[in-house]
Amino acid sequence: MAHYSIAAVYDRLYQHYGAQQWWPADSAFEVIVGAVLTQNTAWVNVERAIDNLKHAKALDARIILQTPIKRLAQWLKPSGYFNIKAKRLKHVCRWYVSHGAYATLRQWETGKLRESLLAVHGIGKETADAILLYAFDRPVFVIDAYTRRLLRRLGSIHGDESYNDLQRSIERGLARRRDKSRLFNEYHALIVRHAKHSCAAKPRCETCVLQRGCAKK
DNA sequence: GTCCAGGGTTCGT
DNA sequence: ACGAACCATGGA
Repeated sequence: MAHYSIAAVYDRLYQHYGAQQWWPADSAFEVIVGAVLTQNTAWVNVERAIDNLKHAKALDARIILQTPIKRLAQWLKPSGYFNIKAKRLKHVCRWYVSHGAYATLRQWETGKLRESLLAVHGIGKETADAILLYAFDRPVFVIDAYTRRLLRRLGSIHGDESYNDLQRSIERGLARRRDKSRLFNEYHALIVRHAKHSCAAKPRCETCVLQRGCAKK
């Protein structure tokens, strides 16, 4: 079977789908909120929850911290797991405010920022890396189930690597590219975009973007 | 009715 | 170190 390099897969995806313009948010803080709310949840439902926060003028770390957990959970209801996510949002906001918000955090070194995020209850590696990349513009590759599945089927990776190993492997595969933040930003967004692509024809949808003649978007 | 979505924690083995 | 149950809504 043919093996595609990590870089080649990106080129094909970009060629097929074009720039994805992620993350859909008006501010860095909104990215952070969205990153927590989208955990194992369809984005359309996250948008509803964020709209609730906006309509209540509560898309603000200090306001969320002052909001009773019960009311916060009601606003988050459309995004699912609302009781858990209400607590997680509070934890993230406490972290955000206590460290001086974006103005201070944006000056932190990436490794320190990542460790700090991972110490927040409710933020795992994927969410932390999504925040680093999409809220803080750091060159960190986000590993999710789609990434693993796609690159395994294309023979670009073995597939059973740990999160950190796979991340290093992919970042190494793109080491010669420049503008890493923009590249990783688009790559992850393209993988998510491609996961939604269903192609009835063979070969299967995970590989058809690499074939000529598939015009489906 | 079933499956799954832009995961993480907790608790068994 | 790895697996499974748990969290919960809404669209396909």
